[in-house]
Amino acid sequence: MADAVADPPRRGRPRSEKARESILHAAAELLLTRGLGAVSMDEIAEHAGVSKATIYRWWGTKELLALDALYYEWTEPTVDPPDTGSLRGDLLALLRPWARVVRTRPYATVIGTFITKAHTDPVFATEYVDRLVNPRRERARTVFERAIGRGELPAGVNVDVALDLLYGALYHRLLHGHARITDRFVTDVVDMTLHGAAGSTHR
Amino acid sequence: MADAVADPPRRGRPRSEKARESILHAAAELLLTRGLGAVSMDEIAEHAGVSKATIYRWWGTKELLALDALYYEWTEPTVDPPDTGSLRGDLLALLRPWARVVRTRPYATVIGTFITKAHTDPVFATEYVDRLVNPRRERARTVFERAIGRGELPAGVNVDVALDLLYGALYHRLLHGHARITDRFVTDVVDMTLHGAAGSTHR
Amino acid sequence: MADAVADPPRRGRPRSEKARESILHAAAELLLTRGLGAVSMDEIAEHAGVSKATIYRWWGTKELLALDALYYEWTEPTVDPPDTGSLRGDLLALLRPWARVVRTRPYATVIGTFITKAHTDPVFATEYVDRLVNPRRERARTVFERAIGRGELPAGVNVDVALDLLYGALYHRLLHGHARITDRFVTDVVDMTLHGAAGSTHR
Amino acid sequence: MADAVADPPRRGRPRSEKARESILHAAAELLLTRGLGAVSMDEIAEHAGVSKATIYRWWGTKELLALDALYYEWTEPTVDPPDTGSLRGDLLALLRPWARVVRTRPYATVIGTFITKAHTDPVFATEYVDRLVNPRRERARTVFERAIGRGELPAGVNVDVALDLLYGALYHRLLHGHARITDRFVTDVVDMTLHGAAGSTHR
DNA sequence: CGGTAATCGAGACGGTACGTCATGTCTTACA
DNA sequence: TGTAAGACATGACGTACCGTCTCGATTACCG
Repeated sequence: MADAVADPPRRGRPRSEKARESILHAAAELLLTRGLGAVSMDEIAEHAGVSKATIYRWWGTKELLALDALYYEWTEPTVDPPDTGSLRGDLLALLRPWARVVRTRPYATVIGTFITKAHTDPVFATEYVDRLVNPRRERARTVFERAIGRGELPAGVNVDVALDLLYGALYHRLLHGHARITDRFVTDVVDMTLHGAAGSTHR
Repeated sequence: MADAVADPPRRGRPRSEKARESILHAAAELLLTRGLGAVSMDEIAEHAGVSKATIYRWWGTKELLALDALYYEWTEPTVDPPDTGSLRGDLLALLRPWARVVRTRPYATVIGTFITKAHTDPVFATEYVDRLVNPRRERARTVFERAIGRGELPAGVNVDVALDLLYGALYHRLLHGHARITDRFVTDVVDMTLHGAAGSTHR
Repeated sequence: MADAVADPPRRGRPRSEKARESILHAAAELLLTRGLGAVSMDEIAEHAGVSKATIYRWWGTKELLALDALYYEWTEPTVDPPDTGSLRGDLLALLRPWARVVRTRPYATVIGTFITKAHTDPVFATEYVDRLVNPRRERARTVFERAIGRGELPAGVNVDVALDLLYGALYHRLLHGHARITDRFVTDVVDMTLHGAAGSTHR
Repeated sequence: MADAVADPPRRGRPRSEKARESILHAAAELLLTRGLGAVSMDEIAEHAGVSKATIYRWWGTKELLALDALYYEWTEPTVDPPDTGSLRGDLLALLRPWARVVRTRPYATVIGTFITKAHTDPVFATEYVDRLVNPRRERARTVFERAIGRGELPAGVNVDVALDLLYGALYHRLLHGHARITDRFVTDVVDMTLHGAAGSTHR
């Protein structure tokens, strides 16, 4: 990786780390309060105490800035998918913290904008998937593969569909907001995904 | 129904049905081609051969017009959820046409905008859920209740979670676009939702 | 005059005299309060308790309506130019009532619009001159010709220039509003026009 | 003068002088061709090769822009009121160039709009009087005071009324357009103002 | 007395300009 | 070279007004 190599000393004034942080912080704050569409770049610049040109020097569009801002804001406490000994335990350990973070702030508004943007701008789509979508999905995939290794699941199980069921159900409530994403709901989703509707009765 | 009562004769020039239809048609056409954000009201007005003021007289915002346009465009051929004799058959009969329609045109772009708007405007949220979300969800719920009546599922089954699994998975692929919504995928989602990951092996 | 001939009995519903009067009254009232540009036809129609179509049936444009409205509002008490025995007396008898009327209400705002409109619309220009400008100018001309007959002025006097001096000075203050049109000012204008600046000292 | 002091270096991108000039030029050109009411801001912007927002940044309303445009367009060659030795000569030297300029282009249309606007907007009224009306009036006043100093006129002469007679007559023909403002007319107006109708016979 | 014809109130409509706002670029001077 | 300040082009926004139109209801006369 280029980053690992010792950087050649840059010419001219170095980038202001203070500016970078205050931009990301101001952007995240405003975005999660009023949504991407209701916040202007001038406003973000003013809140960050920064010139608009400085923002555009480092982020090409408003959406890319928003993506970066959300990436640094939306950090879950867990680092590695913990090995609890069972697939069910691993999934709950993975998804419950996600649900808790998602409950604290209105992420859905911004994510809707991301989805829209991703469907009309391939560059943004790549960036969005690489930073916000795939990492979480891959950690869940690891958990499934570990379970297969344990013999909890047959090798032929369709992991992709299982992942879409799990994250699909969670995102569905997040985006459409027709019901809250309680810890109980996370448990129900995991159980029904693992054992099916027929095998998991209510209450 | 109040509508069945003879309408009192309207005063003034009646609303132009021709204008209404050409507006909705032009809006749907442009929306599904380029997405809500890339289409201007001036453009819709011009394509519809109509004044912009006429549009704003009947639809308060661009989003409400888009919702109405999509509502009339996105009509599935099926009228009643067909009774195929089994829950699995009923669900496939319901979801496969949905998947086919969704594949024909880029609905995802517009739905992303709807979700964003719904999270910042309660009036729009109600309208969106009432017209595009709930009707389909309720038809699927009917199918589940029929299965309980048949004894295919125990009475205590958590239908809400099952619905979120089914539609969640489909919407997930629709919105994030990480994989295509093939008929095979619909089958897999139905099977895994009914019998669980453990009970449904790949291939 | 065609109007003097006995009208052939009209077919259909006759024109509503009540509507005509309330339109002119409402128009005059609003015009003199806020000026032509700040009053809309919808507003006039509403104030008059009348449909907008009814207005446009009888007056082609907003300006023509305004002209008519002002014509009926701006009626001076005097009918014929009185013969006071001297040119000075006749002119004062003519111009002082004009000045008094003009002081009561803000005619200038509307007249400015008339002038602008007249310079871009020949039809309106004719109408404006025939109804609001020429009648007053011709009455003053009569007074001058009477004075020539009396021998007060030589026959070769340039009446047109004299009229422009008199009405020009009055309209100048009316339109530019840099000073009030007092009775004293009217007297000064008449005296200086008759005897010149050199022959009329201040105070 | 404050302007003579060295300006503190301005922050940010400096105002484009080129844009300012092309705006004023385009506005003057269009205004004098078709009148204020028939020219749109979009059109001015397009002709000037400039954004509409740039215009609104520097001029609050269309009328203020028009006033500025006319101010720079309507510049008379004479700088100081020339001293010809007699009041009559001075006035002719002052008014004949004015008449010539006024004949070349249709100023009347725009001035009518200014008058209307001035009667409903005090801020504009001040601006209008300060820039287009008073300067010319004050130069004529200087001429009159010089004549009093020479002993051509008695000290008690009412200069204000004389100015209203002179400019009133000229503006009257300009605005109402009932006759042309020939050089001969200017002479007649000056002579009748100085010596009165009785003292100046036609031809 | 019933038909014919013009008027009226109500209000929808096409067209056009308005003045505002936001994005992203550019141009200065300063650090 | 990076940054603050802020002017700029572009283009959509939603509003307002003008003058036209299309209805049903009204009010005269004419046969």
